[in-house]
Amino acid sequence: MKNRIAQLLANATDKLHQDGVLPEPIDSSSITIERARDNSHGDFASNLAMALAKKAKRKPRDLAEALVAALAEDEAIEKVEIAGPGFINFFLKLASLNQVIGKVLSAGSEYGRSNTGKGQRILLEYVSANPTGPLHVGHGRGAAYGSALAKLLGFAGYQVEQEYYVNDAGRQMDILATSIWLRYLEAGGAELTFPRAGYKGDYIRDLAAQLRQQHGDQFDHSSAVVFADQPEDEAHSDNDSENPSGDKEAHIDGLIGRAKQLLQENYATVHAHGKDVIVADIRQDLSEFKVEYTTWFEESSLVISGAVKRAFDQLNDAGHLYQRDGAWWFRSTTFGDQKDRVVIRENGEPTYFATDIAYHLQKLERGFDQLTDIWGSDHHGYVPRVKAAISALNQDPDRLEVLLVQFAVLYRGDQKMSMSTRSGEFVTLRELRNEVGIDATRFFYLMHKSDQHMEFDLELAKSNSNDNPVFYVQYAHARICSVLRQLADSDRKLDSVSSNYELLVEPQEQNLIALLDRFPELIENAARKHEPHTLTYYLRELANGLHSYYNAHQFLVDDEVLCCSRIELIRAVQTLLVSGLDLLAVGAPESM
RNA sequence: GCGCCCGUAGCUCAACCGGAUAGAGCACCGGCCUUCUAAGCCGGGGGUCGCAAGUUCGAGUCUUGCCGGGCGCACCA
Repeated sequence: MKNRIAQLLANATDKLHQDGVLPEPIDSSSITIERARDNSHGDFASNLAMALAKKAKRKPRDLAEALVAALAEDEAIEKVEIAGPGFINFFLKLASLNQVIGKVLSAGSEYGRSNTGKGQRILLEYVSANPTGPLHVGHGRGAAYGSALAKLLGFAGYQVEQEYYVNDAGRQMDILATSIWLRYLEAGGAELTFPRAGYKGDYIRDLAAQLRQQHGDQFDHSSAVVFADQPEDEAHSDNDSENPSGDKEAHIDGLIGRAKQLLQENYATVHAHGKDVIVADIRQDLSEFKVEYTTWFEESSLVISGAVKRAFDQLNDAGHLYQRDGAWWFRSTTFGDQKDRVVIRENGEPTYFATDIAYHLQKLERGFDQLTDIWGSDHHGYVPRVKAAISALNQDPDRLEVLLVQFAVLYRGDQKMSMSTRSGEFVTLRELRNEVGIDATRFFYLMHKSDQHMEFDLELAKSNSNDNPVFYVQYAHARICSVLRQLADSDRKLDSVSSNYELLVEPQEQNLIALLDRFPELIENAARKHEPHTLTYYLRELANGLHSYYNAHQFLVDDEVLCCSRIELIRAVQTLLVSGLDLLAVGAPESM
C-alpha cells in the first residue's frame, strides 16, 4: 500500500515537472510515506510537499495543493487531506484495508516473508565464548539476539548460516587445563594453594573428579615438585602480608609450563578432557535455549591446517608485517587502527589476533557475501584491527559487519552480580533458564535494543514472572485458541457462510487490521536494521489489540456472517502471533 | 589522556530515512467478571527528551562544546 501511494505521488511530481512547477524530476525512491500515528491524520502521510518546497520555491501548503490536484484517482483511496505545515494525508477505504485479513489467512506462516535479502549469503557468528566454563547470563543475551536475528534474516530472504567459533587454542585453555590438573591433585590428597589466576568454579572440581575416575592416579605429582621454584603468586587477599608483591600471571604461566613438563603427552589428555566436556555442555545448553548452529568451528583447526601460516605469509608478502623486539607485528595503522598489533609473540606463538585473521580470511573464502560477527561491546576496540587485516588481505572490509551487544548487568535485588568466569562467581545461563523459564528469558533479553545497556533483575524476573510481557503475548494466543476450540466443539458450521469484512467497523477491529497490514514492513525493518526488539514491541501491541477487542466484543455472535468475519480476523491475528513468536524462538501455547 | 557506546516519566525501556500533541510496561489512583480464560480491559496523574549553542519549514533524532555513566586502549582472549 505504501508503494502504491508512493507511485501515485511520483506520477504527480512528474506531472508538476512537466507543468514547470518543479524545476527538475524527482527521484521516486526519495519519496517517503509514513504510517500516520494519529487516526485523524488518516492512514498514511507524506511529507513530500515540505521536502520539495525549497526546490520549487513555493510554500509547502501551496505545493501540497498542487500535488493533490495532480494525483490520479485510485479506488483504494477514500480521500486526501492537507494538514499541518504541509502533510498530505491519505485516508483509505475500509474495503481495501480489510483485504489484509484474507491475505494473511491465505499466506499463513508465509505472510511477511520477503526477498529483501535476495538470497545473499550471510555467515552469522555469535556467542563464541571460550570453552573455559559454562555460559553465563552475559552470553545469554548474545545467544538470544543472534538466534533471533538469524531467523529474522532468513525470513527476509537472506541465506544465513550460524557459526560458533570455539576458542580452543591459546593461553586461556592452558589455564583451564592446569586448573583442572591442580584440582585433580587436590582430589588425590595433595595440599596446595590454588593459583589466583586459575579458574575457581566448582565445575573445575567436577572435571578433575571425572579425570581421576577415568585415568586413576597416573597424572599425580607431589605438590612440592609442582610448585618448586615458581614465581610468587599474587596475594590472595589484600591483607596477606606474606607475599605482597607476587605476579599472578607469571605464577600461572609457570604452573602451565610445569604441567606440560611433568605430564608430557598426558597434558593433551587433560587439556582435551576440559575442552570436550565444556564444549559438549555449551552445545547442550544452547540447544536447550533454542539456539541452533550450522557449524561449530574450532580455532585449533586453523593452526593444524596451516591457515594461520598462510594468512601470515600473505600479509608478509604484501609487506604489511615487520619484526620488532623479537615479535612479528602487523602494521594495522596503515588501515586506520590506532596502533600496530603483534601477530607472532616473542616466544613464537601466534596471538589470538593472528588466528582470528586466518579465521576471517577463511570465512571470506568460503564464499559468503557478508560476515556478521556479534561481539560483546567490551571487544569494540578490536573491530578496527580485524577490518584492517581484511583490507590488508585485499578484501573489502565492509564485508565484515560487527554487531556489538552490551552486557546485561545482572542484579539480585539491589546487589550487582559479578560475571567473572575466572573467579567462578557468576550466574549461569542454565540457572537463569531454570529459574525464569526459556520463553521468558529469551523474550526478556530480546525486549531491549542490543546496543543498549540492560538491567536484568533476577529477583524480579523470578518472583514476578507473571508480569513478564511474554505471558501477555502468549495469553492472547491462548485466548484465540480457546475461542476456536469452543467454536469447533459447538454445533455451528460456519464453513458454508462467507465472511464480509465490511462488517468489521469497530475501532478495535480497525486497529487490529492496521496491525496486520504493518507486519511485513516491520519484519523487513527489523531484519535490515538488525533489531529484533521491534518485533517484541509489535507483538505486545498486537496482543494488546486482541485483549482490548476480546473485552469489548463477543466473537461468537448469533449473526453468522459477522461471527465468521470476526473469527477470520482473530485467526489472522493468531497467525501473526505464532509467526512473530516463532521468529523469536518463543513458544505459543494453546492454553495457559 | 585518546577512542567507541549511552543519558527520554519514580523504575525498566520504545519512538519507522529528521515530522504533526514524545509512547508502553512496572509502580500509584479510580472503575469493569450472571457473557468466548480478570495472566485481561477501560480511565487518571506523572516529562526542562543530561545541559548549551548551531543546522531548517520542522530536532529526542543531525553538528559542535560541556556535564554524567559504561567499555576499550596487552606479546589476554
